[in-house]
Amino acid sequence: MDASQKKLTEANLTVGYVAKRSGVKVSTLHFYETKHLIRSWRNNGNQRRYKPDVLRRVAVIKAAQAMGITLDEIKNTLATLPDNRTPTKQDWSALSKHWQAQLDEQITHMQRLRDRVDGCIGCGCLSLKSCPIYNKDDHLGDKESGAVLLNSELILV
Amino acid sequence: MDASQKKLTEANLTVGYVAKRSGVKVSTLHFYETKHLIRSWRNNGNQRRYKPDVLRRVAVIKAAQAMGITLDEIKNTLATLPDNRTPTKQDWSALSKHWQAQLDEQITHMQRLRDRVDGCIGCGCLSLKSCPIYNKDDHLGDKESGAVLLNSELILV
DNA sequence: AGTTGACCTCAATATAACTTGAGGTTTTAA
DNA sequence: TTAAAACCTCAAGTTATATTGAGGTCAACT
Repeated sequence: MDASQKKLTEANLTVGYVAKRSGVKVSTLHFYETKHLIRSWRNNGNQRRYKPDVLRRVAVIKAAQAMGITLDEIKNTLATLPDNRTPTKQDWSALSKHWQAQLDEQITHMQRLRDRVDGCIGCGCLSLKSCPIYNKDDHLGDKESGAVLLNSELILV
Repeated sequence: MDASQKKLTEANLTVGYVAKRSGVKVSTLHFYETKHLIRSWRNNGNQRRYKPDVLRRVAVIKAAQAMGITLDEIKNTLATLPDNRTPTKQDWSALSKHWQAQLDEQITHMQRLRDRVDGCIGCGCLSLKSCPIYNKDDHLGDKESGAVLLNSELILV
C-alpha cells in the first residue's frame, strides 16, 4: 500500500497531496483556506488534513474562475453547500445549475457584444450621419460624432 | 457655439471632454497613455489634446475588456491600426474581425465548459465507479476518486 | 484682474488573486 | 537515528488595472 492509497483509505489528505491532485500550489490551498473557500483540520503536529471532497471543491473553484467568477462570488455559492455533512449528488447538482445559469447569461452577453462589435466597430462609419446602426435606434442626447460605452454596450455615434 | 462644439470643429479634444464622452476617468486616460493604448499631443500650456478617434479607441478598449481581453493584448491588436493616418472604415473593420474571432472562441469555450459542468459537477456521482462521464472517456492515469482540473477542462474522477 | 475649474506630475494606495521567502518544526524513509 | 522532504507561520512581493491625493500651473468666465 503506497502513501496516497493509505491517505485515501484514511480519508484525510495532506496538503501536498491535495495540491498535486488538484493541480494548484500548496500556497494556493493555504490562501483558499484564509478566504474560507476550503477547510481543513490539524493533526497532532499542526499539519493540515483534508477530507477528499476538497478535491471537488477546488475543481469547482477553478471551473468557476474559468467562467470569470470571482472568489468572493464562488465563496458565496459554495456556502450553499451543507456545512454539517459531506455534499451529496443533489448538493453538487444544485451548484451546477447555478453556474450553468451564470454561464448562459455570460454567453448571451458575449454574443450580444460580438454582434455589436460586428455591427458598430465593423461598420466603421466614423460619423454620425452615415452610421446606419446609430440612425436606426437613436437614444443618445448628445449628437456629436465620436463613441461612447454605455452599460457595457458599445455604441458609436 | 459652446465649448464642446468648438473643440470638435478644431478636432483637438481636451482630456476632460474625452473622459466625459468615453465614460472613463481622466486618470484612466493618463494611465492608458502610459501604456501606449492612446496618444495625445500637448498645447502650449502642456495640456493634453486628442484627436476625435481616441473616443473610438477607448470604446474599443472597453469592449475588448468586457470580452476578457487584457490591456496588453488590446495594445497589440490596436497596434495593427495605421500609425501615420487616422484609421479608416477598413482599419476598424479588420480589428472587428479579430475581436469577433476571439469572442467566438470564448463563447465556444464557455459552452464546452458549461456542458462539462452540467455533465460532471451535475452528475455528482462522487466516485469513480459510478461516474458515467469518466467511464465513457477514460484518459487519466490516476484512478483514485476525487477531482482534477486539466487544461481548463473540468474532470471529476 | 481675479477667481474658479480644469490640468499637470509623481507617488502612494487599492483590489484581486496569488507567490515567494525566511526561519523553524514534523514526518518519512534509508 | 538522522537526513531529506514536507509542513508550519507570517510578512513581503507580484501583476494587472486602475484611483487618489498633494502640490502646483493654466485657462475660462466675470
